[in-house]
Amino acid sequence: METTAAYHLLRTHLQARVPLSDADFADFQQYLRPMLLSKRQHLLQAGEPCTHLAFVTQGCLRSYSLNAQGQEHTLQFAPEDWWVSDMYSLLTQQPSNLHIDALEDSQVLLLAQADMETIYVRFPVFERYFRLLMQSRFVALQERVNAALSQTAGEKYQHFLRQYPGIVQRVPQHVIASYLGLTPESLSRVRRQL
Amino acid sequence: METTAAYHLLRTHLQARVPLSDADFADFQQYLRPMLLSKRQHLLQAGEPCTHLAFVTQGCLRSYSLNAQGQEHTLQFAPEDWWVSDMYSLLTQQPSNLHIDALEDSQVLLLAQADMETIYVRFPVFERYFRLLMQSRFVALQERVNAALSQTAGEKYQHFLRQYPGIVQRVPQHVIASYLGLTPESLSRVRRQL
DNA sequence: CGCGACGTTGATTTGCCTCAACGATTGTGG
DNA sequence: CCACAATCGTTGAGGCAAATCAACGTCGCG
Repeated sequence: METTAAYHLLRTHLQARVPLSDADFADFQQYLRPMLLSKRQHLLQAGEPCTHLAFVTQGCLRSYSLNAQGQEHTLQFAPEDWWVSDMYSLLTQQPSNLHIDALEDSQVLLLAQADMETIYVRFPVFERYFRLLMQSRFVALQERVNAALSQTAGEKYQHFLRQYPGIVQRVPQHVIASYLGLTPESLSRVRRQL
Repeated sequence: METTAAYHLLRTHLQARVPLSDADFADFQQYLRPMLLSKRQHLLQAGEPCTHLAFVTQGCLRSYSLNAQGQEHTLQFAPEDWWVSDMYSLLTQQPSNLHIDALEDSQVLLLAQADMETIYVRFPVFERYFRLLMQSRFVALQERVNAALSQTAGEKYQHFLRQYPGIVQRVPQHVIASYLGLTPESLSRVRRQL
């Protein structure tokens, strides 16, 4: 995907949610830096501070934690039209606890945290856009917590299929297991019974 | 607590986070409605649409879901200086899936969702305030998801003690169990081993 | 072709749940 | 002010869902 199409995708995304003139977007565009990622390439490693927000324009990324036993726990999938970053590290400037890498060859547009204050002042509509984004992310995460507390392995998987149709087609099954908090073996057994 | 002190608490809370003149707050104040809640009194019942945000000025509330088997799953504790509501219902105008009630005799300041648009326009700094609020809530929830995926019962409890010191003193143990996704019996056994 | 990544299946273990009983504390109405 | 009920936390016995450990077949890629 050439860069023009990537910018276009973000512009369309934003204009569907907040009022933003083409002129303002053209102006905003200078803060974006396109980047290509190969499958398995990392955008962020745990230990590094997270300095950018990434808007995915092609492919699919994920964020995950890695505990002392080497177990992965996937926190978020980010296909096209999604933002991904480590908000904790981004906001606190502390070293990140998360990894972010590409599940497929991907393209992202990077927005530096260092520019965010300027952007909020220059384009106040971004303040609103990110409020709306964080609100909907909050609702989705709360729903996920509720699912984790109240559902069995099978229910969690079916809930996942309904909530993120399409993801199951493109993501390895053991990664979905790590998102649901199951072992790959358990997920395999759960699927057999459906 | 008389109403003046309640308004003062919210003003201090806001002014610690965003620039807001006393004059603007005095103006903003007209949108607030104080409300007293007795222990166990509900602010919201599942099935009703959620129409207000509540800022707790005294006491402690919680939000929780109730599944078909009658099991409670606590999603949030809201002691003084916290907001509580069902964001999903508030934003979508759909019937709520959550209950909100008071764990102690409490006082809240209510902000109607119907007024929020006006407030964002009249006091743009609220757009920023709620963006910051939602960001930090998002970070906390993601941390909670990570804990739910990767920790054992005992680790979750110790993590809870560290993250919310003070809550354990004021909330019944079986309610904490429902927050952690444990049965009261399991939490009791976990505690014995510490 | 050969190797690594991936998914499946089986045998066994285990962490937490369920069910049941009980004592302590709180609070409520007569 | 007391008697009784409800709430709350604890403990024990037994069960179960998912994890662990191990082996194996397939696919895709270098």
